Amino acid sequence: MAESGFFDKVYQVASLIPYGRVTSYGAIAKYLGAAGSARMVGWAMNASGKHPDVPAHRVVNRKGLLTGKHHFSGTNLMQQLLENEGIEVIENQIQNFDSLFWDPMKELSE
DNA sequence: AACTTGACGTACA
DNA sequence: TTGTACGCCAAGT
Repeated sequence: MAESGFFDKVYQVASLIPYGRVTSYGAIAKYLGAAGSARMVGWAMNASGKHPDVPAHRVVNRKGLLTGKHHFSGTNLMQQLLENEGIEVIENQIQNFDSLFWDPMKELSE
């Protein structure tokens, strides 16, 4: 892995999120060894506009809530993208989030 | 140069 | 159990 920095790592992991799966900021931060710095992950995602390969819509907070949907174009684009992958989203809340949760530390650490 | 805000999460009261 | 406070680090103002 070519880890250039914390932000780059976030982009790496985020781009590895499988189709129809989601993860949380804290999970990524924790995987990077920066547990507690979940905000940095969110900030990195904010700059994801420079990284088209980073599906930021698959990254939500630990509640499975689409907190950042407002940052996407329009108002429900993020939800539309998730539903397009077969993820059920109601009121910005991912349904069955526990089953759809993709833990990088658990999946990539194998 | 300093203060405030921010796609979060955990700890404490 | 719910609510409030604080910590992380960077960028914007």
